[in-house]
Amino acid sequence: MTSILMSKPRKQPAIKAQGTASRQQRILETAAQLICRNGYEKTSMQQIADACELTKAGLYHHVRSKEHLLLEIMNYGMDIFDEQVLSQVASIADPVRRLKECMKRNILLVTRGRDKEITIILHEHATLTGASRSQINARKKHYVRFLESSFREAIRDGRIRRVDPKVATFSFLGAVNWIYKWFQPDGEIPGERLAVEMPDLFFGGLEVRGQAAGPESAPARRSA
Amino acid sequence: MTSILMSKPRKQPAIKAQGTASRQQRILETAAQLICRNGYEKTSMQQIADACELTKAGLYHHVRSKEHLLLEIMNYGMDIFDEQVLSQVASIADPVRRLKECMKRNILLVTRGRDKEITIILHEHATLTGASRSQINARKKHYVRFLESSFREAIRDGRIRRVDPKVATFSFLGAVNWIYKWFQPDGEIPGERLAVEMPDLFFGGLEVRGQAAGPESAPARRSA
Amino acid sequence: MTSILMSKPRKQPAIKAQGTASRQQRILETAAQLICRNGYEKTSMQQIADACELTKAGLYHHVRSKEHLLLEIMNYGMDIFDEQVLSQVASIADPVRRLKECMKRNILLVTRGRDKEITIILHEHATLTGASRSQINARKKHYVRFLESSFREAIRDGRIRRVDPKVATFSFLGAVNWIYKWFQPDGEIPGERLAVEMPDLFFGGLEVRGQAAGPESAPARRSA
Amino acid sequence: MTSILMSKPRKQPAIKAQGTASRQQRILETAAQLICRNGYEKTSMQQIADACELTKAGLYHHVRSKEHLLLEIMNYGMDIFDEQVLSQVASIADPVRRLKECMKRNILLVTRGRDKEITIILHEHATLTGASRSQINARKKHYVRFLESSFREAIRDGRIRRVDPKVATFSFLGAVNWIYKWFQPDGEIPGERLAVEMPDLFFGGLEVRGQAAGPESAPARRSA
DNA sequence: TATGAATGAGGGTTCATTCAT
DNA sequence: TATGAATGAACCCTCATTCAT
Repeated sequence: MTSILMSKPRKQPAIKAQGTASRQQRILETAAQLICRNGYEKTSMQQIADACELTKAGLYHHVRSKEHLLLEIMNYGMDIFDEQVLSQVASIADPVRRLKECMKRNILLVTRGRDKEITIILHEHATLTGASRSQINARKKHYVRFLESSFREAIRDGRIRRVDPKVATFSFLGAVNWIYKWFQPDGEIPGERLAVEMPDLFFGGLEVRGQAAGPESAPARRSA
Repeated sequence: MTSILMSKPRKQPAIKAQGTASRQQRILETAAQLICRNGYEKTSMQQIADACELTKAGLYHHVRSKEHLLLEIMNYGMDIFDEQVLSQVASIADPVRRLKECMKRNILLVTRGRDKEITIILHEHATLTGASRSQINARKKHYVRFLESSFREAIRDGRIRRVDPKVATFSFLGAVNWIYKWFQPDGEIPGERLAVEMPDLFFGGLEVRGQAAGPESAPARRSA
Repeated sequence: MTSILMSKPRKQPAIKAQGTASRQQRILETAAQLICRNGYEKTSMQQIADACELTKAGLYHHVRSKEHLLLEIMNYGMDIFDEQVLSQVASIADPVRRLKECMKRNILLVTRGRDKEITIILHEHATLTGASRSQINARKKHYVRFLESSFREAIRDGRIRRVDPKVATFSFLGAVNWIYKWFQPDGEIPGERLAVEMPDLFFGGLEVRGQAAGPESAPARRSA
Repeated sequence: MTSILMSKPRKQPAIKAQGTASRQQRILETAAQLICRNGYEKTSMQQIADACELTKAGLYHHVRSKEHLLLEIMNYGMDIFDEQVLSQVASIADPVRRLKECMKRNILLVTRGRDKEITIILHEHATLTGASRSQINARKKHYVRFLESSFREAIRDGRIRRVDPKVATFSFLGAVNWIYKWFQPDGEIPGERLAVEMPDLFFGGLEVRGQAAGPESAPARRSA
């Protein structure tokens, strides 16, 4: 099961300390910041260059093209994700605990608000084209398959109801990935609380146990 | 409770029959199609004009500006949403049935794939600025409050567990609104099935009832 | 034989009167002037726009792209050439007279110095790429085939020595097309004299000895 | 008469053996290859540096500037030309034999296809500016004067008709120098054949009728 | 209503060249 | 010699928008 994971362990596993970060990395992070705030199309290479304290031509010394910069940002974000989420939970034997922990870490990553690359991956899902897009999609699909097979495993073990693993996976992803659209760091709900309550809600369900629900909740009874 | 709803019933409540549609409406829908496919920034007024079989200058007789066009598209989408989802379920007395039916209709609206305006509202959530943005945000917030108060009602009635209504609302919205990013009309999961299984999964929960889950499922036991 | 010619008679057959010329035409000619003087690569769209008393964006209202502008210039030049050279001599029955007249007209066209498009066709022979290049090459090849078949005809009729028609064609073309590289309007040799002496020189040696040629071969007799 | 020639015998008279070539020479030849293929303006210093397996900055240790590099290439090409054409025929006493041999060698040089510098001299005739241009033009003019005085000599001796020596010179040059625009190494006409037939064609008609020419004018007799 | 023409601003990108190391 | 980094200038091109007709 672990063999599914981490197909592409990448160069420098996401150490973002300002001091030790390479020039490349600092450019990536600066660009990510801007693109995250304004969107890819609305962020100009001029703005990125300015933020990096470089001229436009100087920026091009480090970056092949704007699109390739986005690709690098996304790959960088994927590295961070793989390191902080996937590789941390892959070895958990119990599939339910694995999924819950995965959701929790995913939420924390998104709500912590550093690592804008993650947000960019989520929002600019249709911005890349061609080979770059395929590359990122492959890495995303990797995560989807990890979740799906974990759900399948949990079902097989009788740990969760017999739901469609795909529907479960995309519900999971939707709840988690949508967060960047509404979450506010200083808002009512702190990220840490969300990281506890959302998995609880998602896996525990909403309806009260034992009690007969309306006729539309028939499927739930199946597993009773 | 219904009083919350439909604060702004708008001009022509979303009848999209080709023949009867006004010029305005046809432009809106054509533009929505393009913007949905290529994104707001990557869609030029030229492309929109071409698709409408107008010259660029001709288009400007019907549209105040590109940004205002987006605003109109979003308001139009909101009208459709209000009409096909909110107003259809607002009168359901049972809050759980109301929420389930709401989710179902929302999913059907997104997966049916007509009404690209809906997708645009979801994706371009940060494209508008200033007053236009506020206006749309108000209508979105309207939906959020509707869900939240329904969840609260359900909890008060003891119909669902005592979860945070906000967390429930955003989990609901995430699962549903994320669909446009992965759903394929000809894919494995038809929209109709998704509209049944996702609410079941969301409200019924995943974990098997009655059975002692691992220590990490403590919250679930709370409500047992 | 005439059927070989003028495969593509084009829209407005090269009337260049300043007053009646369309906007398109004036832009073409202005651009041709600049490109002829400075070369295609060294001429910027800005310069062309300035010379047309337009902004760069205004210029792009009339022109698809810089490369397409070059294509149009070349096609325009080809139109002029077809009209002023090919179509004027195609009907001459005697192949030698036909070729001599053709060379004469070609020389006059090049030395007259108006119609910079001709020079551009000659110099920028490898600037266009892809389909545009093929298109122009086809029109050039048309001329080559016309010459070659005329030479072949002259040989068959015993009017000139049995030389390789291809070598004759390219010698002809070289002598004539090279002119733009050295000719100076105010130089020692006026264009009109060149248009007389070069054909004489070129054909004087090709015609069969001793035998009375037509009246157009008068210069050859001088040395008999 | 030989005194006209070879005013500037240059450093290493064009030995291009890969092994013995100096660094300078190899850079010149590599750059020439690229410029010949893509044109001066379309060839970047980056491309040249890459082809030389140097960095851009490294290249600048060997080359003063891009324009000066072109100047060096052209001078190098002129050296080759002087060595392989001019200096080989300058001592031929008979002016007609001298000119024919000159044309033959010139054609062979162009068609052999090595020595791209020659092609560059021909094509980029207007690329250099200022002093560099004057320098190359002087060397070109040297060749022109050599041809012109040879023609004059031939006329004075009664070896050819009384044509304008300038017109003869430029016809000669046109026929020969145009070759690079159409010649294909694997085409219908091999370079060796061209080197025989073109002089025959060109001179065959210039020589005085009836009178016995030298043995090299054999082809002309064929048609007598 | 409609349009051809025009534009200011800015887009991403490339270039020959320099210089501290 | 060599190089990585940097730059000013210029490149072609696109955009949303306006306006006389």
